[in-house]
Amino acid sequence: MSMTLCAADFSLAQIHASGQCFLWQPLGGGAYHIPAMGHTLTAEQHGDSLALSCTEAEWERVWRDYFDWDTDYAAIKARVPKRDTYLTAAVQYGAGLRILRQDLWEIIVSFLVSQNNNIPRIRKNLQALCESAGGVFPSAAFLAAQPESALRALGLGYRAAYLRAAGEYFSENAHLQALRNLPYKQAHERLCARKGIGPKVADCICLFGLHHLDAFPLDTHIKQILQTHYPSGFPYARYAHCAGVIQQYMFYYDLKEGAQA
DNA sequence: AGCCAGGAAGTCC
DNA sequence: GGACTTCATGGC
Repeated sequence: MSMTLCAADFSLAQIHASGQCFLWQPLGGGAYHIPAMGHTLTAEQHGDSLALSCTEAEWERVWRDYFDWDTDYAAIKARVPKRDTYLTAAVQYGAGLRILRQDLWEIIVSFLVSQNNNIPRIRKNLQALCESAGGVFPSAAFLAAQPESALRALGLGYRAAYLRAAGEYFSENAHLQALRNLPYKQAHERLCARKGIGPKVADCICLFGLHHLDAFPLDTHIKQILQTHYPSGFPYARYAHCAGVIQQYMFYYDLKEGAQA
C-alpha cells in the first residue's frame, strides 16, 4: 500500500454490496481489488483508515473522483428529518455508502444486464463478459462484433440482443459524449429510446454513470418500500438534487433482509 | 413447482 | 393511458 487516508462517510464493504459496482473482487480482511477506468486498485479499510495501493498522483488523477471523495454526504444525510424514522434508520445503516463516479459505458452494460436479474448473477454475467473479452471490460465495438449466440452462451439470456444493439450504437463515441452533455431529463429520455433501456435502467445509468443525483430508480425493492413506508407519497421535493443518494440508502437497507451477500 | 431477481417489449383494450 | 404476457437464467 502506498498511501493511507482517513475516510468519513465511507465504507468499501457497503459500497461493494450496494448493487452499483459488480466487478470489485473481495480479497478478505476488508480488502478489495477494484478494476475501473482502465486502472486497477487494491484498497483495504479498517474503521476510518483507508489504505490504497496507488501513488498520490494516481489518487488525484483517478480514484479521488471515482470514489466521489469530495461530495458532502453528511450534508445529504442532514436533510432527513428525525421524525422520518424509516429513512433515519436506513441512513444510519448505510452510513458509508457513496454514488461512485463510474465509467458511463460500463454502467450502460452493467444495468442492461441487471434487468430482471439478481446481484450475484449480475456479477457472474459481467465477469463472464470480461473473460470473453480477454480479461478486460468489453468495449462497445467488441459487443457489436459478437453474434447474439455467443453472448447467449455466456448466460445473458434475452439481454444478449440488447447488449449487441448497445454495442453498435455506442461504438460511436460521440453518442456517449452527447449523453454526458445533457441534463438529467433529456439524458433519461434519450436513453429510453435505446432498445432494452426502459425508465428504471435509464435512471440507474443517469445516477451511476452520469452522476445525476436527481435520478431515482424505481425497482421492485424501492416500489415496495414506497408502498409500505410512504403510502401517501414520497417527499421528493425535500430531496431535490440528492434523491438518488437517498434512494441508495433505502435500497441498501432493504438488502439486509434479502439473502444477498 | 413456483416465485423472485436493481425490467422492458409486445399486445391487447 | 393502463393491465397482462413473454422473454432467459439460476437460486431458493
